[in-house]
Amino acid sequence: MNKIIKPCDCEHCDFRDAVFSTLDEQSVMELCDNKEERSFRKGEIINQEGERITYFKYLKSGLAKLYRKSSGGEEQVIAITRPLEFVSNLSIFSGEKYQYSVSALEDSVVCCVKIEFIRRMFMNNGRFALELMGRISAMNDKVIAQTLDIRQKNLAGRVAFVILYLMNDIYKSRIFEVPVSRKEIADYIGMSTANVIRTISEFKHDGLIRVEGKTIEVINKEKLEIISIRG
Amino acid sequence: MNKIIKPCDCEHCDFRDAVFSTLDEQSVMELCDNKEERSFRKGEIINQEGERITYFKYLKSGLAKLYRKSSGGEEQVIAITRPLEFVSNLSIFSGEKYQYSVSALEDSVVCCVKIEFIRRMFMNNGRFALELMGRISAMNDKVIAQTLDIRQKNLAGRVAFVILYLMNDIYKSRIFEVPVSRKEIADYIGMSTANVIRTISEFKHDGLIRVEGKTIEVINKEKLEIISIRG
DNA sequence: CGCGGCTTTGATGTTCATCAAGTAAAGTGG
DNA sequence: CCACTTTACTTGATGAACATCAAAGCCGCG
Repeated sequence: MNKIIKPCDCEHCDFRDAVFSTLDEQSVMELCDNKEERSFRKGEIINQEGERITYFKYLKSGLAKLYRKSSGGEEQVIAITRPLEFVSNLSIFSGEKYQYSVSALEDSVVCCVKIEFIRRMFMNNGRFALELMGRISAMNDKVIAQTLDIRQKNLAGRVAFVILYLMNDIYKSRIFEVPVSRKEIADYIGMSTANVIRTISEFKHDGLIRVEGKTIEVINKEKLEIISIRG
Repeated sequence: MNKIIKPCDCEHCDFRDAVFSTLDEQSVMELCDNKEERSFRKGEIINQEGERITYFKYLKSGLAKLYRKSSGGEEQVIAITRPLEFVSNLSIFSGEKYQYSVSALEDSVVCCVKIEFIRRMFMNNGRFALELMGRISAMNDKVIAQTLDIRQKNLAGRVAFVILYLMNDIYKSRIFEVPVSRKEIADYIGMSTANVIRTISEFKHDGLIRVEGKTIEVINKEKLEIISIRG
């Protein structure tokens, strides 16, 4: 749980391009002193809504979900993020506290960079600022577009959307293990758990997918796409 | 339509604090050469989804709505923005094209700053970058939170939410003229026009509000709040 | 004055959440 | 390793919430 991994190899880190491509040698050295790599096991919380923002975090490997508690107390899943995407960093410049909680859906490694360092780089390195701004904006755009898309689909459309999303964006494979419970899917697309299950069953009976526990295989991608769009 | 107003008085502009507080004298002078003030009449389009981003725009006076076309072709209203808020600038750093359309709900004045100038300032002035980043992030957060909030409310809750939103955030008055049609309200909170009207009628019959055409007066704020939250 | 758009209300049917009951799977303690 | 408990999943039945359709009233505008 939450183990700190050493030593620093930021300079040759495969992930350097993703976020820190604009930093020079010296800055990367500094980065080493300002970051910690932490590993989380499936189900562990990476950070919690309402906590003070101390680190800029991004996912190096694994899978994570972004969620919040709604006013009613239920969980609302906002996004599922893959490696190289930021984790609860949508709001690190807009406030003092994390807006969302993040937890690991699979065993994950997270790179945590002290927020002061990020701020300092942001202030002093215009290209870094522009790059980071662009990436965070893009993620915000995606979340907003997705939320609006989901809202105007019917049940079947939403479920089809999630299946296609997992297939295309997360696993890039027609067959995959669903990393979340049925209830979490329901919290993601805003419907009841029972109806998520029911709709999946219908897709199965109609021969659109094959289901074996947590494993889903997409058989008829085209039809799912039609259902998702028309939804 | 789209008249250009001169001369430049950015230095003493009341709105300078809102966005450009971190610019020095010299930069403000430059700003003058890189901005145009445009006025729009009610209903006119300020910018259009899909167009190339050329200006950073913010509302000096009036009222505007942010919206997009959903895959089905209907309009989805994303936000209603007051003066000093950015207009279709959520995505100016993430892509080449505007993600959303913006139109004037009332006669409005928009300050349009060349995007190259904003980028240049962003690159060269760390404090400006940090400030702008914070503001855009905050607006993104707000949109996301609002969309998620609305999603898990029932019809009455959504309508109550909109009325309270207009009262508290937009007009700061218990009595106001609704700046949008019933259909636009429906597009904003994701329900049918008929049911928006029906719900408003019910609130009227229950004595929560008084309605006279486009004018709404809130009588029982407390009860509306309960309906909105419980929704 | 008449036309077209926005609004309103009622009636109808569909979609979806909820409830209930049962089964499978996954921990937990002896 | 097995009985026990709990948690996740599944399916059907029911009713509530909501969209849709239709018809009529209202209002501004040429």
